[in-house]
Amino acid sequence: MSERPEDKLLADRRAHMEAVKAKGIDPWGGRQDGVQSIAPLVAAYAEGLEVSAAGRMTGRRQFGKANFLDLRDWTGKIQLYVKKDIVGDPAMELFNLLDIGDLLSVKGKLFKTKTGEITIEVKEFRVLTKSLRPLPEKWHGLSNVEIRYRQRYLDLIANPEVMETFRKRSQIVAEWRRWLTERGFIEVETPMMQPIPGGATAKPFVTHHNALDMQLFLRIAPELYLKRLLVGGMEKVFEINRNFRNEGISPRHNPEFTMMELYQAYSDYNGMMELTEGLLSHLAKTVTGGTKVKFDGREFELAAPWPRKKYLELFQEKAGFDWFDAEKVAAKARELKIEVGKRAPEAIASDVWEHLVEPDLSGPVFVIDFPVELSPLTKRSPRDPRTVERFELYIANMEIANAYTELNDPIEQRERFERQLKGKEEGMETIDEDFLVAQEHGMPPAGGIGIGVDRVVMVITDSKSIRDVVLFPLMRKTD
RNA sequence: GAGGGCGUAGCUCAGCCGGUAGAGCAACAGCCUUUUAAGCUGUGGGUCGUGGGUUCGAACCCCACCGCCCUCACCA
Repeated sequence: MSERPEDKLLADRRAHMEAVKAKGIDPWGGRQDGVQSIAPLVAAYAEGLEVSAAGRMTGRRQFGKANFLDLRDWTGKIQLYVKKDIVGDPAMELFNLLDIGDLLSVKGKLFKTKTGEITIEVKEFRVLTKSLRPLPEKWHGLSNVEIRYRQRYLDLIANPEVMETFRKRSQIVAEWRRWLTERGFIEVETPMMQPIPGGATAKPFVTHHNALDMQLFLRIAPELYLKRLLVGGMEKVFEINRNFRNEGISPRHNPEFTMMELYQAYSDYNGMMELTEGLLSHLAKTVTGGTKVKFDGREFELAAPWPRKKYLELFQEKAGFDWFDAEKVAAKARELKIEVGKRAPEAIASDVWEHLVEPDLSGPVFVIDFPVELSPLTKRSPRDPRTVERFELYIANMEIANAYTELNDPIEQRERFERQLKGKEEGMETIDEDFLVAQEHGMPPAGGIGIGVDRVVMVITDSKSIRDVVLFPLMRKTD
């Protein structure tokens, strides 16, 4: 990244650019009509077919009077054959000013070389953009992860599978929207900047609005706003958008990440399970052609239905005692070197659960019926009042989704908020009164779900790090 | 936030027990009209992440800092 004009590699390229200019040619081109995409062009091969293509020159094999180039666009690669006899002397002079990395357009006819490679015999070409910096090397490519993330454009040029992953991401999200819209859901956008951050328990980013002199938080979840829409009569509603959490970074966590939240009036968490199975297996099929996905060397079958396992039973099986048995839980926590201190018993028990149970949740599996203490926005289960109608979906040991039968009783909702507030530092959390007022107007019984879009993309594209499915993951600033 | 690993040419990497910097590709000059990691001959290219220290001498040993990766913690 260092700017060193004396660098010979850069100086040579600048000299080539100046020489192009001196010929009266704009080194940064302009509109070029009639350009065909390379992959279909190769697929439709016919001897002598007149074609036109444009792309980046990624390789060159020179023979003085006959030259072979590799031209790449985002669909594929084709070889160019540039012969002095055909293009003529002036064009050949210009050709010799080209550098690897330049963008050009060409016209010519297709033929096969004696080794059978489909090639364009170039009749004329045009410089579309001179490149002033060298590209990563052709054979080993670019593997330095820091450069890959900081200069993603180089990653996209050098590593075709990276381009492929982000094309798939686009395909997944587009199909996701289509699938829901087809089923009567409407997509909305709710505030990213919120006066009271709610809907999850995470540390928010803080910001400030000057004109209103108001403290604002980047949202940690859209939940409370989407539920207001449920009150307003939007019976099937979803949002795909960014959430921001001011917490640690890991292969599964980026401070800004994409979440889909969805609410369906008159449904419940069972409805959400069916919807999730249908949606995710459909997305896998769309992108990979089947419902089996490979991730990190393992294979996962996403065809419905997926097993349902009760949270408390999973714990009992693994631990050999009850989740609510605070003493045994605390003892086990110490054994597992989990912090006990003065923390709430349910927080400790939840940590112990994660240590004992989570490693076995290769999935896909719905973990259902969570203890009420862990779920302030969820309706209590009529079968077991210690638990709520909530599930988390695990695939490849990753938490992919979190869903509930939504609590729509405003009186109990207020109590849950107040109970949650105790034990938090003063001033850190405020009750969202507006939301409670909305709920007092009558929120329909509903099922709701949040699905981590980045993680779904990870699973479907076999990407081990969230940084491989986020184009520009957060990095420390350099210098 | 804690622990571990890494940082050498544009890129990918060597560099042993401390003796003063190497390769391939890329670049430049030359030869070459069907190559495909083209080939052959020749040339240039380094703040060894940054700053200190130890030493006659440091890419190498020590300390601090910067950045990246992994594990853990917080979380989705």
